[in-house]
Formats: sequence, structure tokens, C-alpha cells
Amino acid sequence: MADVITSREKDYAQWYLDIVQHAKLADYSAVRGCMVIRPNGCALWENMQRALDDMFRETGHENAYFPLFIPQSFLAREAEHVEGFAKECAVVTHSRLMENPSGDGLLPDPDSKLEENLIVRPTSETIIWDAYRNWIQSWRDLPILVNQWANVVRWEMRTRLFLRTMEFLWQEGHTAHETKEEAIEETRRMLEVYATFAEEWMAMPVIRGVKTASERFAGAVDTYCIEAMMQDGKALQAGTSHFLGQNFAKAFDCQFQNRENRLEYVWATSWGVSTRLIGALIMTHSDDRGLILPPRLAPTQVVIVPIFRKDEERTVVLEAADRVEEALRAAGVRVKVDARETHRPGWKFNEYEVQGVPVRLAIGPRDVKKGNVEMARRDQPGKEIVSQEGLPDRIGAVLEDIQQGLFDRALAMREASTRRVDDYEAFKDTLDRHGGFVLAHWDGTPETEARIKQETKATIRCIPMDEDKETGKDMLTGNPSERRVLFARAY
RNA sequence: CGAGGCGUGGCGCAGUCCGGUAGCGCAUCUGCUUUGGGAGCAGAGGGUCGUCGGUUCAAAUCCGGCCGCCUCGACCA
Repeated sequence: MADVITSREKDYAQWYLDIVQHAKLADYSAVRGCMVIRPNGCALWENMQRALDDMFRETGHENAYFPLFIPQSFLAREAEHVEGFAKECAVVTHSRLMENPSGDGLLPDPDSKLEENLIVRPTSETIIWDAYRNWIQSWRDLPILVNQWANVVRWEMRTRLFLRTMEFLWQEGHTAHETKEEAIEETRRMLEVYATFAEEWMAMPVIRGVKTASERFAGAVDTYCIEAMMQDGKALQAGTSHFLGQNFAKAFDCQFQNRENRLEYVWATSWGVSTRLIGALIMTHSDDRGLILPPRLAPTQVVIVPIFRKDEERTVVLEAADRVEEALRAAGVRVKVDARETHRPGWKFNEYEVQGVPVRLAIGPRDVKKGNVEMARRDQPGKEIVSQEGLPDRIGAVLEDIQQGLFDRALAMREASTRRVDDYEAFKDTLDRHGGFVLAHWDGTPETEARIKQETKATIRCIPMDEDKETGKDMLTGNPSERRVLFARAY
């Protein structure tokens, strides 16, 4: 037994980090807070990207690309936006290095000081709206439905692999609309795209909701979000979609002539998900043995491990393995044969379990003789002997079953950890004893929200959209409330 | 930024209290035997102990400065 993954029970945070490293998803780098995304992690992200990108196209969006650098002055244009992001910007001040006259190393050349500092984008609203001003004259130029895949930098004080890194990969959609209603509709549409992706691809159930004012994106009128529950009962914001009103259009003087022949500011949305989703995926499904990936996103869905000793066995076993691989590939399964002779079967079994491959097939001389394979599912203990006959159909069904099973398990876990509480003492007790989600009444004021946060570390994750209205009394102040909101301690 | 911890072959660690010139496990390399759950045996290579300075005949070990990283917290996706 070589590397051991810390159990969730013993230390959940360490377990998470162990999974990331043992599954070879990412590594620390020479730069504090920045990670190396390794091939396994990259392949996973690429599968997420592909699925999302297809969904964006289906909803009428196009990809574009805007600069990494933003003139410092741009950030200052939208007051709330500055306040939200100014504290975490990487600033470029010089364009050249020179040898340090005092001897060792390099220094920024003072002569190369920039006229205006550039910041590395923490998000791209400003640079994009500066461009949109030139694209939009008339209502006929609208809507603009653009997405970009990019990296962004936020100088975080504290980082965690995938969940919060100083540089991260994401997509950011930026749309421009003629009317408020259309922009709100777009905001909600994209939230639904995210929710669909989370649930159908990641097998991760989410709560759709609206953020309170204090949790809103800097510069937004409304922030919609999807919130997921991790296995430790903490909430993770998995995606956000913002209705920006006319805030950025006003800041960047982006007006159009409307159908009534009057000048009007453009209505905007922006929405994004990031590599944080990989962290969400890990903390939703994986177990103490390693990563568990939902089949729809797994870079490798089925791995075939051939088993043999003698040369003549190798020939027939590899031949059978290749044949099975071929049949599965023809059926659209992402499959590979691991025929390396540098590692033994037992080693490979463990390796693929740690890396979360959904299905493992083993083929040895016994199986060849009987026309069988040995099948093991990552989501369940044990293994099963199945016939090579009709295997592609069987595997297809198993992959779907795993996908559904992971979702069902996560949903059941979330429901078991979601409680309705009406009394503040019970609220605190519930959080301390169980964690999880708590649906409770809130009087709608930032003061109450802040006090609860300070006293319990729980925040209002969102005002759920699916939750029925139900009048009640704020558990802290006793003031009237129209509906329950979702509280949790969060990542 | 606050608290805690850590820096010793590629990785994980012991050695530090009681200074005497570096050790263990995994990994790597070679050979033989193995291969249906992380192989066994034999042999081999690889580090001057984060960094700078001090004390000493002698420093991984004692003293001081600096740097870096991790975890937890405040802030955030």
C-alpha cells in the first residue's frame, strides 16, 4: 500500500487535497496560489468546456476573445465594480526588465514605466463594454450574445486547489439587450443552462436562486446562482448569472437608438462558471478510495486491463481486449486498453480507482476461454462476470446507471441534510450539529443577514426560486417574512 | 493580515531536546523469479539538511535575520 488518501471522516479538507493530488488533477506550482492543472484535470475541464460550449451555441451564443489586460482607469468607471475588485488586482506597471545595477537579478527598468497601469482582468465586463460601445448604434445591432473562454486573476489571500486559486480558467458570457425584460430573460436562461449542466452532466443537484444584496456581484442589479451541497454539508456556489441592468452601459457610455427613435442605454447580462466546478465535482461524488467521475464527463469511461503471464496468453488476451475496445468505441464509449507491462494488474486496478474511471473491465485467459469479461463499477463495490456478447449495450446501460445513481445519491444526501427551522437557537444548533442547508425565514434586511453571518458563520446562499412563498417570522427579529431563504456555511 | 505548522535524495518522513559530518519507507536503476487487487529477493544510484550570518576544534542539530510553502481564520467564484 503506497499512498494513502486521508478519510473524509478524519479530515475532510485534507481528503479533498489528497484526491486532487492522488488523482493527478492538479499540483501546486512555484507561484503561490496558482496551480498546475495536470493532464487528468485538463481532460476533465475540456469535457466540461465542450458540453457547456455546445449549450451556449444552442442558445444562440458565439465565442469571442478580449484582452487579458485592462487599462486601470476602466475599472474605476463603475463604482460598485471597483469596490468589489480593486482589492484583488494584479497590476502591470512596467514593460521591461533590466539587470540590477547592484549585482544580482533583474529589476523593472524605470524607463519602461507604463503611462497607465494595466490590470490583469479579474473579470471582463469593463473591457468588453468598452468594445460594445463601438458595436452598438441601433436596436438592430442587438442583442449581442457573446461568450469567452479565458483565464482571470484575482489576488486571493487564501487559496485552495480548484476551489479558489489566484488564476483560474472560466467562461464569461456577456450579452447586450434592447430591453430590461429581454436581459432578465437571458440571465435566467443561462442560469438554467448552468443548472442543467450541473445536474445532467456533473450529476450534481443544485438549488437555483437569487443572491441577496450583500452577496451580489459587484456592479449587478441581480445575481442569480446555483448552489450545491458538498458531502461535508457545506454549500458551494457553482455558477452565477447576473442581470447588470444598465450599469455598465452607463459607465461606458453605450447607448443605442431604440424603436421609438430615442437614445437608450443598453441592458446587460454576464454569467460564468469556472474550474471551481472540478472542485465541486470531487466533493459531490468521490469517496475515501479516490475520485469518482460521472460517466458523461469522465475522460476515460471504460478502461480494459488485460491479464496474462505467458506469451501465448498475451497474444490471445490482447487480441480479445482490442476486440472489446473496438466494439465499445464503435458504440461511442470513451475506452482504452492499458496494456502496459511495466505495471501489474493489481496496481492498475488501484490506479484507475483513484482516478475515478467509471467502469473497469479485466480480461484474462479464463475470460477469453469463456467469452467473458470481468466488470467492476467505480460507484459500487464488487465485480461481476459478464459476457462479451452484447457488451456495448450492457456497458452503455451501466454508464447511464452510474450517471443516474450518482445524481440520486447526491440528491438524497442533500435532502437528508436540508432542514426547515423557525427558531434561532434551533438554527444555530442545527448548523453546529449537522451543517447542511437550512431553510428559514428572514426579514429581508442586510443587518439581520450580517448579524446571523457573524454569529453563526452561515450566509444566505440564495433566495430559492423553486421554494413556494410562505409567510412567517424572521427567526432572529420576529419581523414578517414572505418566504424561506437558504442558509448554509459555505466554501 | 492574524493564528498554527513545516522546510532534510523525486515523494513522505526520522534525526534537532543531549553538536561529532545523514538515515528510513515509497519511487528509480540492474538481475532473477513473478503478473486475476498496489509483487518478492538480491544488488545499485541519488541529498550536505530553505537561505544568510553567528557561536564552536566541529552545526541538519545551538543563536539571530531573511525567504518560501501548507493548514485554519478574516475576504472572495
